[in-house]
Amino acid sequence: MFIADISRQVPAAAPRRTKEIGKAEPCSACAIRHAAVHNRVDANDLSNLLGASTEVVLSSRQTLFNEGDPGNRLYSIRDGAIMVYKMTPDGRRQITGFLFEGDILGLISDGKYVCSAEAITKTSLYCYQMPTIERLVKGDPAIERRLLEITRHELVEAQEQMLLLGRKTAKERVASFLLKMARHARDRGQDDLEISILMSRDIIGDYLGLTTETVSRTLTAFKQNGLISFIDPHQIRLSDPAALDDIANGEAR
Amino acid sequence: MFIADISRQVPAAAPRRTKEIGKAEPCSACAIRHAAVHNRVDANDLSNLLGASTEVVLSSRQTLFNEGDPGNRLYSIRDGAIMVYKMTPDGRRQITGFLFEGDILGLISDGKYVCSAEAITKTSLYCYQMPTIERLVKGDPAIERRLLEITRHELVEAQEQMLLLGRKTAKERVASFLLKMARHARDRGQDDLEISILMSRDIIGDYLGLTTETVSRTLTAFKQNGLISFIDPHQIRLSDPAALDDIANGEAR
DNA sequence: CGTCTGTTTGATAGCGCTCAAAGGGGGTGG
DNA sequence: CCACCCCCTTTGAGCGCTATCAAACAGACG
Repeated sequence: MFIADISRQVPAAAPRRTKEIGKAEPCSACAIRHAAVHNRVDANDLSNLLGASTEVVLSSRQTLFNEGDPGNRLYSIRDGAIMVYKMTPDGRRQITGFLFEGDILGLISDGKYVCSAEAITKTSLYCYQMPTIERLVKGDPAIERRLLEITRHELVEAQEQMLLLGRKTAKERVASFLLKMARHARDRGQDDLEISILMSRDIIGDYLGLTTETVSRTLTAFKQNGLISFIDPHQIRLSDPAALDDIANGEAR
Repeated sequence: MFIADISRQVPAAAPRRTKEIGKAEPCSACAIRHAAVHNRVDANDLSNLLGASTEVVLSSRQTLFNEGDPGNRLYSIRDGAIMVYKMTPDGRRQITGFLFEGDILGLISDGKYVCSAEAITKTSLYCYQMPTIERLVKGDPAIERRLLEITRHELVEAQEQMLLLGRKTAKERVASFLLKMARHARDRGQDDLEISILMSRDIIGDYLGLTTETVSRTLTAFKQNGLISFIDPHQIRLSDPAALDDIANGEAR
């Protein structure tokens, strides 16, 4: 969920044009995400600014790149959903963000991808080689400005997530997540009271710093309190968004 | 710890030239931090790029601005240390970053500061008005590039902190913190085995998502295991940095 | 010398994790 | 078309880490 280090010239890694990338595709980068609101209408949209690119298609659960892989590509999502994450050596995972249509990924530091990226659903992406990006940036200052906007937005979200991970209870985290998903749906012109959750419980858990079981139990508790109801495990109706908002901000009790 | 939204024109708030700002100075912004390594030698340092400014001095524990305050200023630290944080309505605090000499602060979103900022020690800062920044940016693309670099670096750090807050144990968090402080000292050409910790235990706790007591207990445990020793509560000698590193990354057990 | 703030230490409790197993839905093969 | 399997979700039981509550300790300052 971040921006490539365009000011660093990275030795070009073997350029590949695979349409389907293998499971542990050894190339890494993190993610730059567009402000979702902007994706739809912004004429400054990066995919417009950047122009031509090759295309990559990932099936669900396929890895785009891993943390630490040499990174020299930037991707923007044409369709689908990606998660970016970091792991401890013993396998604990922290998902640092979800990326959707129009979002950009490829956060690089010291020539390496900062996070791993994996498809949540079947996803197609535009792929940009770093030298190309640099050339384009030199020719059009609007691109750099846009990258700064995106990166700043990412950072704002990260600050909020740090508050959640460091200080919120399980109930507060799950309520915050539901509301974030609702906002995301609304920003895309979809229903924000009956939302579809693409990710599994354990992905939600790894995003919120909780376990699968705690996520599930918390959702059940919300259901029993009449705050939400399930159409199915991945279709949730927010019956009382105001109450959820109070919980999310620790104003319930 | 972030960058001002320079692409948004914010209505200029009453400009003040106080040399000493009052406790709850109603103006807000977050923080842009320089990569510490760069601060010393980088000719592209923002304080050089930005040129003239007014100066502000804060005594220890004074607030520079609060989250949500209308923000139209950027600060760079001339000397001292600042912490930036977010709070829940009921008073739980999450510190999202520490800023030192050469670092920049003033992360603004929607015209408001994203975090609160408070001095840890007596601190003097350079203050830049937003319209000035925008004018300068238009005249020199290097500034925008530098801002992007700084913001990207902030985001990389935030990702790492999310892993810590979401998935690491208390021991791992404290060990990570000690090593980060050691790196910070080394980057500034200071001793990295006998480090001075400016912040109190409860500030460390609020940075690591722990309580004062847990921080204290964990440090005591490290001392008893021969990993560290105290000159005094704020001067710590790292006797076994390699072991600390293993602990920080969950490779101990 | 007393007060105040910050640190350490102690005792206890609770939230969320771990381990375990039982549902439930969709896909595949017989 | 049904049966089986697999994966995901839910539910249950018990424990451990860290928070909470409380008090002693230590250094700084007036």
